[in-house]
Amino acid sequence: MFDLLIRNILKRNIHLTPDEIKILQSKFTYKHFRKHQYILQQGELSRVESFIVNGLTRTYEVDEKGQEHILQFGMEDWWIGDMYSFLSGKPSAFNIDCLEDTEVLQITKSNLEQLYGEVPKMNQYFRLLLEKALISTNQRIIASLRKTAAERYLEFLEKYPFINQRVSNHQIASFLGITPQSLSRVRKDLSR
Amino acid sequence: MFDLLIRNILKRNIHLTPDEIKILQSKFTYKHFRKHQYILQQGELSRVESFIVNGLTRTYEVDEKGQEHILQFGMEDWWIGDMYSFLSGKPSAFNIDCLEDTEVLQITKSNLEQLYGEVPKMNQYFRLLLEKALISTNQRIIASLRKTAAERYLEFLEKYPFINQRVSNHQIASFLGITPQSLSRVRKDLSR
DNA sequence: CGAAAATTTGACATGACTCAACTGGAGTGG
DNA sequence: CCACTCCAGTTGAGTCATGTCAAATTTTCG
Repeated sequence: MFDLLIRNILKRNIHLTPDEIKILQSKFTYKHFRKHQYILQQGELSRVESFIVNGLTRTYEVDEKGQEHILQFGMEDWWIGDMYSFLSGKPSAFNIDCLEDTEVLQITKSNLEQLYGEVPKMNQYFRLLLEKALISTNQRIIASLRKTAAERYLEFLEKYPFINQRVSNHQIASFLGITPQSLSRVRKDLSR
Repeated sequence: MFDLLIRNILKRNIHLTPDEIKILQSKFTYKHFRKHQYILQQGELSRVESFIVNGLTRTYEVDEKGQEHILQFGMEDWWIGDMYSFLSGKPSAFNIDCLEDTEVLQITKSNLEQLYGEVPKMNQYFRLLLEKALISTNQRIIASLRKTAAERYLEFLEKYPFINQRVSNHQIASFLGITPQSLSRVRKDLSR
């Protein structure tokens, strides 16, 4: 069950001893969510960060008009959570729900802090994860500044071909920041 | 000269011994840039990350149509750089130039790696920095998905009042992803 | 002061949105 | 196995926010 996580750590050239792996394992809780279940709901405190072992999730916000805006999808081998709420202890603005049955390994803030204390290398691991995440969010910001809906859609297809096959166009539109109708028209234009 | 950086580290509850501070200092190079000088140019390799001691910078991209899109401003007590290029060793898509005379402390990739090796706490420091940066970029993505130009402008004013006073509206428009004309109209509407 | 840059304004174009209707599966129950 | 509903996706018509291009005005600064 921890295989995927341990391999994910190893991929970043962080080598854990058997003892460290034992410590690591002791800090996480395994959970299984069914399709449509919520991992986090708007207004709650996000007490855990989750590593997806398999499945598919979406992290989204609902605005005053009831519109959903997807911040990110999450799939196996990815981390998800609302870091703002997790770190600040303030209520989350996001919902995270499961688009498929999803298994996760979750760690609480205090367990994570213990883990940092007992296995300092994990600071490095999360630093590397965060670097990658920050690069990708920065690219998304640049894309939102300069690209049309059609360009952003093509970029999405290129970047997340696997996700495209697993979610509805409705969801993709919400991720791209356009309406499903607009996405439909974009797709029609592109298909020519 | 290192005061600000050391205080920045301390602010995150990372306590360095005098020896560690010495090591830290040995890894950085001080540089002074004049207004309008470039710290990084599109196509170059970004070999350093820079901590701004004082001054003001902008990190921006120029698209095919010659439009500039500002990814971020940087001011004293902030880090700037193109992490993608820095980490991957690939050419940068960004320019970083100085909107005011700017003093920075720069660290190369190999020095940073040495620093991580000699002062492992620095992993934690950069992890904390990255967490904060990621939260803020995520908020910006959500804002770009759901907010109008006027709302994004107000949010900008609230979040960066100090920067607003130091840069032209032209720059702010480019940061918000709108034209200077639109910003001018937004400001006119808001002033009523 | 005078040139260059920044900002504002006007007229018009356009990309994306809204609202509403229609289409075509997928699933359900009789 | 058919009729029915439900939902995602598509299409159409009109609207709105923002963009484009050009010109006028104001500010900045040598």
